[in-house]
Amino acid sequence: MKTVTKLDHSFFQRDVLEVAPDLIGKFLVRKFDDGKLFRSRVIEVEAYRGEDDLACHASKGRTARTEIMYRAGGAIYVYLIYGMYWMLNLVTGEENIPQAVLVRGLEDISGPGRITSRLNIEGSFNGQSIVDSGKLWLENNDEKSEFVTATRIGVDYAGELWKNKQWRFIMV
DNA sequence: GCTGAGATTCTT
DNA sequence: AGAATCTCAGCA
Repeated sequence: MKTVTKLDHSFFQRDVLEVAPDLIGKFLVRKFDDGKLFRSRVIEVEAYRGEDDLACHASKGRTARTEIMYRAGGAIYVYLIYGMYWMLNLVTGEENIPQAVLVRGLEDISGPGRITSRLNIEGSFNGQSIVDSGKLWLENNDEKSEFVTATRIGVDYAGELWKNKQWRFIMV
């Protein structure tokens, strides 16, 4: 029989390079204010890892914006890009080590900006918990998922070393 | 108070 | 392949 469990803190409090590929195939669940549920599998994510990673916002150090990434895994990091698109990220790893996973694609929705648009996710989600919020969480299942890796998108400014990291994970 | 860069998206 | 679009973070 198939068991479905909610991913808890222990899942997220690991290095982002472990968490990111592990997220592939997991179900992202959104409970809207009217009680309706939206559930779709995660098919694409990207890892952003530490102050050294020039593609990571935390490469600018600890600021009001990046503070959230220094929290222990399980926090939700949402920010606005291009003045119009909200990006959904999940903080991973131990406290004081800035990391996050960008949720880039779901089975039913391609593109990070479209996901948040469809799921009605905006700035108020920043800092909430992906474990406890009751509005957004992840579910495990017994299925195994395979993935391939690729370079991250939109980070050409990060320099040869970091822009070439194979830190994008895509379900096959 | 400014300034400008930006984990995108949609159109041509 | 290129423009649209505009907020807010980071400084001063």
